[in-house]
Amino acid sequence: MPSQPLVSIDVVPFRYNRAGGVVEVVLGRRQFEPAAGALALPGVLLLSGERIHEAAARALKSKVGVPGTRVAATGEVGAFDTPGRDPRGPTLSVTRFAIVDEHWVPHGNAEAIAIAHVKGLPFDHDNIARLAARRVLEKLWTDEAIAKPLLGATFDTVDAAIVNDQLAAAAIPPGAPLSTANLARTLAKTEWVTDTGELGASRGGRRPKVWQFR
Amino acid sequence: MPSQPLVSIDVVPFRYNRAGGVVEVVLGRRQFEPAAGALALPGVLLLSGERIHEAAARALKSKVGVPGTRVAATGEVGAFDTPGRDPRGPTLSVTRFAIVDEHWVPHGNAEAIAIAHVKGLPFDHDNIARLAARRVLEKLWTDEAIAKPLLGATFDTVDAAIVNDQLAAAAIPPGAPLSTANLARTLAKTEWVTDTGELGASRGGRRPKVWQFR
DNA sequence: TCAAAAGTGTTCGACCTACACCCATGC
DNA sequence: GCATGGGTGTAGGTCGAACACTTTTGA
Repeated sequence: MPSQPLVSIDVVPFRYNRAGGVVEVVLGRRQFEPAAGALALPGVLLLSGERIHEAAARALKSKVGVPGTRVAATGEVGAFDTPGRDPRGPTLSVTRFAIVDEHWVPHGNAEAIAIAHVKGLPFDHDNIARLAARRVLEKLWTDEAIAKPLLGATFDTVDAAIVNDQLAAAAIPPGAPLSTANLARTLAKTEWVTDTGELGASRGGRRPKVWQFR
Repeated sequence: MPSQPLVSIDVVPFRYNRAGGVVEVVLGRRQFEPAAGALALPGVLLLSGERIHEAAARALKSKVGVPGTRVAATGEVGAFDTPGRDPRGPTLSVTRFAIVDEHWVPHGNAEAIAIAHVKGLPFDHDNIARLAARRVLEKLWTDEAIAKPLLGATFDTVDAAIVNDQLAAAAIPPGAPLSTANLARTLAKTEWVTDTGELGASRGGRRPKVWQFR
């Protein structure tokens, strides 16, 4: 049996902070070296016989205290093998993104950082987070399973613009922001989104439409 | 140190057989159990300190005899952890696609099988090959580094249609075939492809235009 | 000269973008 | 009422699919 590199499953947990109007990434303060005390993406070493999604759930629970009931869709980001990414030796990181329920609140070692402020993370987590933002953005308007848990059961037009534009700004390569002028039209044409007929809270002007899934 | 699953790097090597007019996948006849004697995708166990692309090159050389000089672009397909995918125990497969020079000819344990006939492979290699076809198709008309080695330095309009349509038919989910009526127009507008002014071999009718890269 | 294969002309409609203007809200 | 911010109307422009027709070839 040849010597193999360690395999870690890392997770990029996204969350929409509706009150703050920001898309956040949930980070955990590391307990041990390397990079003890620093904020980093939650990750664990993959166990023999464990599925990737199981390891991802374990990382979320043990590193940032997010229970499985608060995690909706996850998806693939990629495999990272940058040399020197971990000072402990050669490691392979298989990364997934996750959407965390907006009602979950950070506690303990966990902090939710606005995606625009995510930088200076240890290892190659900065790059991983930016690529993950791209993956989520790619699926946002094509996959109900991503959009629904991120935006919540109901959301107004401005929420949709915020989520799209902040992901686009963080993604690598950058995506395009949405013009709010046409966003209501786009949503009206989306199969799995319907207009509730209600209006959301005003942000200083006219109240935006409220939409719901299916 | 916890027990970790084995990590294999598998490669889906694509090749355009110009004479036969088919897109092929290069498979290797397995020497050892499990599935000894069966054709399978080339793959090796990842070594500690080895980069993914290095392991992919090693798989191509050792399993199907494709030297590094005959391999152009490679790209990411995904990570597969289906339980029971390998009877030896839990394994994680990190898969890449590769484009093999059309002038390389299979020998020894290697066989090139038309992509439409790829089925019944051991492990979950059928699915992996179909997803790889999708990844190549996604990049075919946007990434010169994929299109050039696959089609060769020069190619005629029909070659382009064959490559696109056979990848699309094999991909999962299926892609759309190109209408040859508009293909010459599309190629003429592609930045990195130019019309040589020459004509290719007739296939029973008018001779198609010949294109070259850059 | 005929059928088959490839290329060209042209049209149609979908869609995206942008701009202008209208509506609702808080102050 | 007035500044602010969201929604709607509408006009252009681009793009791609589709169809008919022409050109080139082998038989």
